[in-house]
Amino acid sequence: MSVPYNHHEVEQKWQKVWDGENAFKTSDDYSKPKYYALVEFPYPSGQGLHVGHPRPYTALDIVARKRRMQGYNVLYPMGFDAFGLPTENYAIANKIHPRIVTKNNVERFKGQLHSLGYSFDWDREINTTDPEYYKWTQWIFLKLFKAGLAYKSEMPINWCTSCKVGLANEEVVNGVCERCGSEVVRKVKSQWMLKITDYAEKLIQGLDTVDYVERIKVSQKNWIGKSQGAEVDFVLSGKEDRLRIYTTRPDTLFGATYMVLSPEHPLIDKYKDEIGNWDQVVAYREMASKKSDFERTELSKEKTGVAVMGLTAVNPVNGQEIPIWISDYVLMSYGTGAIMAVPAHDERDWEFAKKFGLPIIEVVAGSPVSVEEAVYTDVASGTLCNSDFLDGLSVAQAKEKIISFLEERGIGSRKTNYKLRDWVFSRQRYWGEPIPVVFCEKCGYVPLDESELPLELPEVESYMPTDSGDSPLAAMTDWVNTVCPCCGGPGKRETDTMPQWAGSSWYFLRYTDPHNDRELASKEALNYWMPVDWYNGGMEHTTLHLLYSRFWHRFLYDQEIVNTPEPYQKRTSHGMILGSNGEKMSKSRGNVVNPDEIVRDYGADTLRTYEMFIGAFDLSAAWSEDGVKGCRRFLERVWKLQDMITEGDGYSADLETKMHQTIKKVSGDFESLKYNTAIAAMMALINEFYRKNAVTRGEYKTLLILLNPVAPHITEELWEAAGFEGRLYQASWPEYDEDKTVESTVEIAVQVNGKLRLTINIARDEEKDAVIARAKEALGDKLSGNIVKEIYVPGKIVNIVAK
RNA sequence: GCCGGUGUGUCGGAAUUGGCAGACGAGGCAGACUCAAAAUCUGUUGGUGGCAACAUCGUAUGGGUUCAAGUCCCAUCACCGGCACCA
Repeated sequence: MSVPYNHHEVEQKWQKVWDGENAFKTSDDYSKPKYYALVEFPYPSGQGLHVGHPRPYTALDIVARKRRMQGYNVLYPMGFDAFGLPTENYAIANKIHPRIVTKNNVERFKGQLHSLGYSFDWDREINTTDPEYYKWTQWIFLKLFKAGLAYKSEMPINWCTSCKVGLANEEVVNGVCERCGSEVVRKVKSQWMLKITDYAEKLIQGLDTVDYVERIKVSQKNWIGKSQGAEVDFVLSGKEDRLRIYTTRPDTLFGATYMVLSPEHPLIDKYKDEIGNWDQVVAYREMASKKSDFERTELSKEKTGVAVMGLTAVNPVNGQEIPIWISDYVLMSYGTGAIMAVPAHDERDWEFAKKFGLPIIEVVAGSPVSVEEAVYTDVASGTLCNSDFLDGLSVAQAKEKIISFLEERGIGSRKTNYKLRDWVFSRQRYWGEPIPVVFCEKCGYVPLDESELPLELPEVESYMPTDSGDSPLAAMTDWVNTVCPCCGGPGKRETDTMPQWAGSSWYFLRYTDPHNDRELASKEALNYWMPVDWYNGGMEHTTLHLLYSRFWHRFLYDQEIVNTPEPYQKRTSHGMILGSNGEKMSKSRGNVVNPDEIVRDYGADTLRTYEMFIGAFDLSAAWSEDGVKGCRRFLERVWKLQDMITEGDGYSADLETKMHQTIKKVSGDFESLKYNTAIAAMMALINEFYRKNAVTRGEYKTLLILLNPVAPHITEELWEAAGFEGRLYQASWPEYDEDKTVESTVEIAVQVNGKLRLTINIARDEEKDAVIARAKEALGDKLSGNIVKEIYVPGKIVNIVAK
């Protein structure tokens, strides 16, 4: 009899062996085929590892281990995205330097990750707060700056009137400061911006070349938000100025019955003296400026606005004079900050028109509802009416015709717009990468020379932002005052730091050559390893992080620093692990599960197996302690198989098909995020061994290899105990024979009029006529009436239709 | 409000993408082992009717397409996630 399964001993033993043997060190042998598997590196929070972390890490650990067994040179690295707000706030509250806080948290995370037996190559660990790392983050910023993609702009920030600090959106709760509950207002500050909008088209087109889960592509595209339409100039009655608007529906121009400007629109200031109700306009503006974007959204139900008295516009196609309104549902940041309102065919315009009693003219007939109820009409359908020379045309035809009409007269043109906005790159914070720029009265903003990098964060007394809203660095006059790299005169360093997104926008490049002190990574390493073959991360990062890192990578490609336009060949997402009550795990809900306790009580292999078995990988799943026990029981049953081993390096005759089927199933499922059904297949296989109370050495060996990526410690131990050659992690992935995965006889269902009546066994390759004849015979008097149709789906089903 | 996702036994979830709904696991029930319990092993387990063979209903709801629908189409409801009223 075998000794009982002691997960503690087994796991400690093998983790030591793997460390000692450098088992998972990535080779620099560039002649081998490569595989680069990547998971999002964690933010080392003070709470330590969450049970949500092991889900994606285990999934790609499975892929990495399988690839190694298939002969690939595998890069499966790990690091820490350690700059950020929570660490800084913790440091402020506890008067500890954020560097120390980070160091402690990283150590804890590493210990926890190690206890789970991941095959990361720790020699390649990176940390975004390491000056040797952020040197290159700063270096990329300088490249962007020199390429004209970094610029300064006035942008509003959230400003707490009581704490006198700028706040992240996350710190503003219901319009008030999360910490002190005081009012938060928008305060304009000069901020560094990155021109991601220059890359909008490239970022859309790049999606056609990669293998991302469809909904991820959709969210990237929706975020960039390309739309095609036209810009049209409306003349202001009796004025020289023209009011330019953007519309995706130029075909509905005849239905424009009023205009709406964003409250901040500059034309309003220009005609200040002629506006009859200026006080009202100012009051409305003030109200709108207090609203955050989120509030504007929340208040979406009730439209607000003010008519601008004394200004009217002329519809260029029919000469009609129409009123001008201002409303905060029109944003200055999109299009031209002004719209023509077509209430008959736009839901928002319709609501607005109804509320303020503005005229509604239907210009696309065939809307399913009356004018009273009219809403936006589908672009592809409908015929124009009430539109003079457009009458009778389809929407698509009308669009073309009106654009030509406008272009001929010089009053409008075709225009493509993007929702995407430039990236606000400044933070008034301490714990981030310093922006390597000096301001000089004479030369303006001057980049540091590359040789000056890294520009390290100086030691400061206090991490609190200053009263003026500047970063804590602004108080460090010794550091701030420097010389201009351009003219040698007096200069001041930029005191804002970079956002947390910066370090994570290129980290996957650094893993390919993490200790290089001359380049961000060598050409050879980048050419060999990039692109990342498979990148998995959370759904919450499928817009911003994914887009930002694709933008930087595409820029570096244009700079000929990397050799592929897209960084990630394949991108998948995992679902969240919820508490046992089905709600998000959080301290306040009291439903947090600590992975350390699961490792202690059941073992890392059980935790890994459970997290893979819990449900469909891309959907969220609720934690269940009973489920953990079930997986532990499965591993116990695997352990006890060692007492049933019989001689024979091959597969026993009655299980040969099952073995080949299982190899095929597990191999395929590991590639397609179906870890739960792969494990189910292995459970079913061992149930067969139990039924017979026997397993041949050959069957046992195959099972251990298949299970190894999921539960690496226990399988390695059993491999050694059974006396198989070498280490299991060095074994070869088993092959299957397609011919042997199919049974020679199959059971098929026999239906009459689509209802199951019975099943029969047939030879797999039996002809249709023969199968149907046997089905009829078996049915006997269950079959009555005239046979109308006979259907045979090979190997599946017979359906006889009778009347 | 908009966008995306999900809805299947008592529970977590399967279903080769239109072909025997409920694999695998959990829980329940029964049996074996035990003085007993736990652990372990074996069997059983969607509802209704029937001693049974079997029949019948059943994948959020209501329609539809099809020889055949959890899967496709239309409408509706509920829940989860994201959001920048994007003209």
